Amino acid sequence: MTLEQLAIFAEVAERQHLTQAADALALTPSAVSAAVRRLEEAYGVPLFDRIGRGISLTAAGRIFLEEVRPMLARARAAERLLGELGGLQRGEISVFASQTVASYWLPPVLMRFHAEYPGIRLSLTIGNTATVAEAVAEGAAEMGFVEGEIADPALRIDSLVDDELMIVVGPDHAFAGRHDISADDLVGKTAWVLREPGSGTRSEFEHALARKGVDPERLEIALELPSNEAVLSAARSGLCATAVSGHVAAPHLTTGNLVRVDIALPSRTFRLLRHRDRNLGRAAQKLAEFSLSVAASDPRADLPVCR
Amino acid sequence: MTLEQLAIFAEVAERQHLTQAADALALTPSAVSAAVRRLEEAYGVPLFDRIGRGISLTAAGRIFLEEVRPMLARARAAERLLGELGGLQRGEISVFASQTVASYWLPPVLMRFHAEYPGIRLSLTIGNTATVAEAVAEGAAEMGFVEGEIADPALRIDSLVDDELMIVVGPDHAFAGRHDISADDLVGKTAWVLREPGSGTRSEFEHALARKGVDPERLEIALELPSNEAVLSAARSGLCATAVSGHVAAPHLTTGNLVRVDIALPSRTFRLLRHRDRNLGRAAQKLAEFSLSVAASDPRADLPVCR
DNA sequence: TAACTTTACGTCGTTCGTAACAATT
DNA sequence: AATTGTTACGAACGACGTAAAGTTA
Repeated sequence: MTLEQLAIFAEVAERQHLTQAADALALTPSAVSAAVRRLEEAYGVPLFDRIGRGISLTAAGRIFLEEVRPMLARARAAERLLGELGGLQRGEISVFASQTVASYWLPPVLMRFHAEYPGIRLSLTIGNTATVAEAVAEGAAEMGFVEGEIADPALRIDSLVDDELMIVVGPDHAFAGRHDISADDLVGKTAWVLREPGSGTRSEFEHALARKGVDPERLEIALELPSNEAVLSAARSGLCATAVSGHVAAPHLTTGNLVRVDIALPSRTFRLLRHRDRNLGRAAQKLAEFSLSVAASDPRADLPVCR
Repeated sequence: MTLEQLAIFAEVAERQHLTQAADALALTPSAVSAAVRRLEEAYGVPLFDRIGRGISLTAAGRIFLEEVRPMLARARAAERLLGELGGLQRGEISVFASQTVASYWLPPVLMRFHAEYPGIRLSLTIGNTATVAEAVAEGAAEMGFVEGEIADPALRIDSLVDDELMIVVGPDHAFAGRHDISADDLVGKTAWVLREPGSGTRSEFEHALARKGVDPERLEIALELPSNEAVLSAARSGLCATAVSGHVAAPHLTTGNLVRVDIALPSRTFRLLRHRDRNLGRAAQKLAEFSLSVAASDPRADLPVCR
C-alpha cells in the first residue's frame, strides 16, 4: 500500500470519474486504472464497480475512503512539516547556558531571534559550565553558552563577548567617585555583600583578589545572598560593596543607581559551545550565527558604562 | 515521501541503530541507509547526525518522528481495514426492502446473518417496490427485497419464497371453521377492515377479488387502517374480516387468535434484487446467498399453518 | 460516433542486495 | 580486529506512457 496509490484512489473515488482524476493527478488514465487495480488486487477487495463505461465506489470502497481521507491529510501535514523543518518556519532549539549568560546576555539575543523566526520554539535550560558542556556533547542541547574556560575535544568553541567582573557600590558609598582605591582598601574600608560560595561570580571574585595579593578571607562579609539582583539591592543602600558581572551591573550603572569602583579585575569571556560533528538544523545554525554576529557587532554594546 | 521511507526512518530513529533497524525490517543496512538518505535529500533536512560510527536523531528528526509515528499507526489501521473488508470481518451492507418482507420475512434472516458475522453492519431501509428497485439499480443498496413483479434490465432477480394473501377472521366470526365460503359471500355477509388504499396488500387484494368476479367496491369496509398489526387487532374482535400477507398472519394463526378463511387468493413471491453488473462485496454476497438458502430450505417454513 | 475504461507492451526510474570501503572503538 | 555506516554497481521490480481494444450511451 503506497501513499500514491491511496492518493489516486481518493481522487478517483471523490470524482467518481477515472479520466478526470487522471487529469487532476497529471497522469494518464492508464496509470490511474493500473494503480487502482493494484490496490484492489493486493488486498482482494473490489473498491470500484466497473459499471457500463463508468466506475462507482463499492460499499467497501466507501468505507475505505473514510479511512484514507484523514490519512492523506496527515501525510500532507507531515510532508509540509518536513519542508518547514528544512526552512526556518518551524522547529525547536534546545539551548543550555550557565547562570550569568543565561540571565543577562542571552535573553535579548533569544528575543531578537524569536522576533525574526516566531515559528521556532526556544527552550533555555540553566546549568553550570560542566552541565552545559555535557548537554551539548550528548546532543541534549543544540548549543550552549558558558562563561569562562572549557576544554572538550568534542566541542567547537567560539568566543562571544568579554565580561568584566566589577566591584560596584551605591552612589553614597565612600568609594563612589574616587579613583584612588587600591586593592588593599578592599579589606577593612568597606563591608561586603557577595553571592554565595559556590557561585561562579563568588569564586571568580575570590580568585581575582588572590591574584591581586588580597586574602579573600579577610573581607568583611556582611551578607551572602543567592542572586545577583539581591546583592545589587544591598549595594544600592550605600552601606556595602559587592562584585558582579559587568552584564549584571550595566543597567544599574546607566541609571546611576550604582557606581563602579575603579579597580580592574580580570575579565572572562562568554563562549558559544557547539558539537564538533553534530549538524545543527538550519534554525539552530541561524541562532548560532545570530549570537556570533550580535557579539561581533560590539563586544561592549551591552556594557555602555563599564569603563 | 513513501510510507516505506517513513517506516524505515521510524525504525532507525527508535533504535538509534541503523543495522538493527535493517534486521528488524528484513533489509540490508545499505538499503536502509539509502532510504534515509533519500528522505533527507528530498526535503533538504538532515534527520540524523552521523556521529562516529553511529547515528543519532537531529532536532528536526525528533520533531518529525513525532509526526511520523501516529501516521504509520493510521496507515497500518487502514491496511488492516482493507484486509478486513475483503474478508467478512468488517463492512456495511445497505438493504432496501418493501413493507411486508422488511417487516416479517427479512428480520429473522438478517438476525441470523448478524449472529454469524457480527462485524458486518446491516442497515435496512423500507420503501415501496419502485423505491427499492431504484436503490439497487443506483447502487444505494447492495440488494433489495420486494414482493411481486418487477422488471428492470439492470436488475438480477431471484425468487425467494411464496407469500399467500389470505383472508383471516377472529375465531368468533361467522366464517370461522366453515369450508363452504364462496367468493360471493365476501360481499354482504361480513364487514371488512383493510389496509389503506395505496398499500401493496390492499391493491393486491382488490385485484384478486376482481379476478374472482367480485367488485371490490361492493365490500362493506368498516375501517381502513395503516398497519398490518392494526387490521389484525381489529379482526381479532370477530366483528370483521381482513386480508393480509400469510407471513403477517402466520404467528396469529398458530396461536388461534385468528382463523384463516378457506378461499384461495393468488399468491405472490418475495424476490431478491441485485444489480446485474455491480459486484457485491464478499459480505453482501454472503447475505444474498444466505437469503436464498433460507428461502430454499423450506419456502413454507415461516408459514406453518397457512394451508 | 464519442466517451470512458482497460489491456498490452516497451521504457524508465527506483530500490534492492552484494561487495568493497571508510571510520570508529 | 570487530562493529557500524556508506558507496558503487548490477539486477529485479514497479510504475508510467503510448497505442490499441473493448464497452457503453
